[in-house]
Amino acid sequence: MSTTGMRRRYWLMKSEPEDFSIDDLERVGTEPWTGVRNYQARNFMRDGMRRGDGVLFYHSNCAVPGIYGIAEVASSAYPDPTQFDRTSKYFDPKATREEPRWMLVDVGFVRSFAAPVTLEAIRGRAEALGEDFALIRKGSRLSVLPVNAAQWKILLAMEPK
DNA sequence: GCCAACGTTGGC
DNA sequence: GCCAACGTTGGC
Repeated sequence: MSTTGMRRRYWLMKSEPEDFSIDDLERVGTEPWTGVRNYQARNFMRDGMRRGDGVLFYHSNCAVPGIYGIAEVASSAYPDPTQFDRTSKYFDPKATREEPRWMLVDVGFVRSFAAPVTLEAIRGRAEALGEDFALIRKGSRLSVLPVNAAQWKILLAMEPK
């Protein structure tokens, strides 16, 4: 075991700003990332994320899609409570408390950008970001995806000053 | 609002 | 296990 601790990992998490924006996160401070119903995205949260990991907060399905700020993983993974809630749109009749299907982490606000790193700008750096950057991979719709250290550095350097 | 791309469901 | 039908995502 390293005495310097485990290296942080980095992620990108999408949210529709009409549903939950970076400003909403700033207001509440920490938010359980409910509603992920894709197995690959779930697996990243359940198996990959650790408290303190960096998160790029991405706004999707809006006028200017892009990265609007930074957040961090604020808990380890635990069952998404909405899967058990009959009144929730995320209710899953096949999930049980003994065998939950959907896991989430809490996400904490770090800071918002003065202006977004737009999807358009990100596409412009596609070559530097590389083939394994799932955000701009053709057909990829993952709402939670890994970002490597080099990509994290590139994307943060793109923040408009 | 359109629609391409993708994931899931369920009949067979 | 195949695959058609359906639902969802998300850019435009």
